[in-house]
Amino acid sequence: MEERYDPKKVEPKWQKYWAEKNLFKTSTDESLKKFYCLEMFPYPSGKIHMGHVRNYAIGDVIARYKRMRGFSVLHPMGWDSFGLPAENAAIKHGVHPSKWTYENISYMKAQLNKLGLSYDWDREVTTCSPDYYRWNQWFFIKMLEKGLAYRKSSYVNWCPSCATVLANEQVIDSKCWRCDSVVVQKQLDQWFLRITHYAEELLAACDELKGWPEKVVVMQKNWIGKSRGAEVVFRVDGVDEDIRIFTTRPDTLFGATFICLSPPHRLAKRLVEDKAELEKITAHYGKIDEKIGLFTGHYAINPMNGEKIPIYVANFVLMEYGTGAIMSVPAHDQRDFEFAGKYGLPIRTVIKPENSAIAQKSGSAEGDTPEGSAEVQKINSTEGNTPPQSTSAVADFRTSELQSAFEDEGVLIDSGSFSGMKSADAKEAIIGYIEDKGLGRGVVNYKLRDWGISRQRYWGTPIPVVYCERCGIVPVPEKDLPVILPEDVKFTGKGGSPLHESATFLDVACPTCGGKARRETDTMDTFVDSSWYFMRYCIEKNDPAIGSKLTAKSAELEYWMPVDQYIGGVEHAVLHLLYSRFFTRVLRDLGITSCSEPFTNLLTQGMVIKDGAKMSKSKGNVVDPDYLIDRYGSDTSRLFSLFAAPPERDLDWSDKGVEGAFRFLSRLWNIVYGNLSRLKETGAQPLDKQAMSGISAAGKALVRKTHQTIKKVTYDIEKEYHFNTAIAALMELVNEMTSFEAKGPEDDRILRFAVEQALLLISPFTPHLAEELWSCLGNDPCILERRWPEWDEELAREEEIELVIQVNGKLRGKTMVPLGLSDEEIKKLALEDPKIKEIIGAGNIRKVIVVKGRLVNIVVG
RNA sequence: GCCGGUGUGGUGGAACAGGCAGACGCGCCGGACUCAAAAUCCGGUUGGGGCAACCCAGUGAGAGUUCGAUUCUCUCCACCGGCACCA
Repeated sequence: MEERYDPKKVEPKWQKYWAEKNLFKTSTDESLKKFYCLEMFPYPSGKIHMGHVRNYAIGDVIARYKRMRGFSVLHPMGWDSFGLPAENAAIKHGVHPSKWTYENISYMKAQLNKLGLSYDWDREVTTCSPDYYRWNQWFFIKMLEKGLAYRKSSYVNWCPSCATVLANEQVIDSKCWRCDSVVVQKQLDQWFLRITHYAEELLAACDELKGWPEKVVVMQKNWIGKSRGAEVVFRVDGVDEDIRIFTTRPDTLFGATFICLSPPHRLAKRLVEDKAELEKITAHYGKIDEKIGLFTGHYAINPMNGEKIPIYVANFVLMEYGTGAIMSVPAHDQRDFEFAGKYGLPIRTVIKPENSAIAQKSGSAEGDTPEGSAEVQKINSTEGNTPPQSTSAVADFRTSELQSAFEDEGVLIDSGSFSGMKSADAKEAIIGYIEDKGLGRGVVNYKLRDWGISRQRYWGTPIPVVYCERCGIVPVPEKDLPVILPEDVKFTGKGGSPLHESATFLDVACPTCGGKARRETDTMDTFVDSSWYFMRYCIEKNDPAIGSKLTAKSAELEYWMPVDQYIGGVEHAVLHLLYSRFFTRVLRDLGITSCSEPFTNLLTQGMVIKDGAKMSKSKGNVVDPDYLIDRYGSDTSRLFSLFAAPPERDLDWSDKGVEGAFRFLSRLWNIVYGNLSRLKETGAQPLDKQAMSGISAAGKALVRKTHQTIKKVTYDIEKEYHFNTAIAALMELVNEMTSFEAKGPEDDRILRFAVEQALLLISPFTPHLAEELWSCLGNDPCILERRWPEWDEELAREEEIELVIQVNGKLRGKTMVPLGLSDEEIKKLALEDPKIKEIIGAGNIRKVIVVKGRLVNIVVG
């Protein structure tokens, strides 16, 4: 046993061997069932971090496991390589973003290979390569043709520090997701993708995402934010204008006592005389400080009752949601209530609680015991649905001394012919009424807004349009794609895109009239790149027929899509994952794929935590994967990151835990090398049931444990990918092998069987070690091409079980019993147990419950 | 505020689908080996009580359903995450 476990010898050897054998090449055997396993591709920031190691270790186990189960597996990797850090590096260090990016890619690729990840590099995707981004441009032009891409001037989120526009999804707490600067609103001409066209479909299909974490589905639903309501037209008194408002509470229309316009609303400018005052309000637009308003001096007519109500401009009304104008019902909306209080506007109650008495009581019942309020409920329900009307209760709801708005639904009062209706019915009835009279209509609104993709940045996909002095916006013809990002630019960091400096890029002849034109200098949001990269992987990197395969249906895309298992961080719950669902539908409607939903199963892995915080450079609590691999090897690094926690949970880093993982692998290594000559001599013979007769009890036990482990590891991987418990089971088996003393050739055979099964089972987790030990036993290498082991239910079964005896649910005894006793026999055994007899004593046995193979519970009264 | 998640030893985490709570790992304690240490190996390790066989308590708190609850139901508490002027 001279040979010690030294990953530095083992790991490079096998990495080289696999590469030479081209072992990770994607199978083209389309008769096999396919499995597309994908991990979110990294941004090439320089070096991989522990989060990557964890993410890719999870994916690699799945990919290797599925392959051993006989699937044809697609397991690719690539680089999300456009983005701001490259440009910042250019400004700071004077390196061209391209050089910086490709150097990082090459370093990180070597790191991934050192981890022994089973990627097919013939499908590598690099988004900053013209071969890739030309398709961004092609899709964009198709979307332009279909009206799914458009240009409009709008208020946008502007990060002053990054000097660029941000998507709503990139604004977190009014701050830039990248640099934390406070985002301001700025009016700009921008390109948008019409994701709202798919709002309803994206929402409805959320319910089909059975393989996604509930949490992510809920986040997507909330983000899309569907609400039903009505659009109602209010005439402006004395001015030939209409104000369209959106409300989800048409049942409160009679309670509207004023109107609020968003500051950018067209009519705000038209109706307000004092422009300086309007400016003040506009300055506070989009800020969450105080709510301020400005009376326009004009009135609107409530179409329901003809009443004249004042029109205000208010900073809190969003232009982007609904119509940019709201009706205010202070009695039934807390925000309106506060606004009305501040500006002395009337409050009119038009909804009362369905059961005023309850409201009164529960209002005063604060601090009551749960029993107390249950009683109130009970009394009310026995009273039926016509409780005595408390006149004072109604009066309370009408006074102007309300403490807060009553926001619940209820029964309409003071609402003309609709009085007495319940809110739900009244909504329908009022919508019907306004539709009949042409005063408005029922509508559905979404929080989801179109995706602004223009970025005033260099390192991204050029948006393929030109601006012609005569023809206006002209898309670049397909034959002229790709529009190549020029390299001859300067990085000053002085704001504005460096593309403005590139004359060769900027000046162009109009494709339509040949006249003078200027190229679009904005580039695309990098989230465009990642919205379809999973489809690009389906076709080999250098496939010459790529053009026909990405513009129409291809066998490759039809075979591989959708992704069967997607793995990545939860931080993309609404950004990348929603955009990808949108893009997949666009490509479907362009006839490129028949797939609507890109990711069948999604696993969102937890963060890597150390000392109570997420590992990050700024916190100074990072563990460098290079160091870890150098010290313990990749197998140990992979094993620990899979063992310390189930994949979806946060992983608490522990240096000691890593050592534990290394110790475990060393023990397995020592079992093989410590018994190598005998294990080799005995050879790999099948160990079936016939061979089992006449072997030692210890041998039988080890065979049993081996079969049990195969079963457990298989179950744990199949069900929820609980690798931590799978590894624990393997540790148990190794512990049992360690204490197993082989006393003859029969036992050697058994040990060899156990070892080989363990190596097959552990190979997806620690492929180098498995491969090394597998081949040193004299087996052919490439364990990945072996079949996953199967267990024999009969050999896995225990011969005896430990019967637990309970009395009144409390554990009172245990006894070994043979398998397969009848309930009656078990009952008898338990009742005859002297200790149990004593405990029961003179008690009266009321009932005996037998749970097969587990326990018996004696109920004594 | 709304939505979602989590809560188990000293610690990371186990416990099929209501049936022995604490698998496996880490740490700690004891032992072997060693002049000694490290490494390795063996044993122990929820708390309290008892010489002991055993007994009592115990999965954030409180109730409920059940022969039996970490698991199901309700209320509450704490922490984490997401959204947040969306009319």
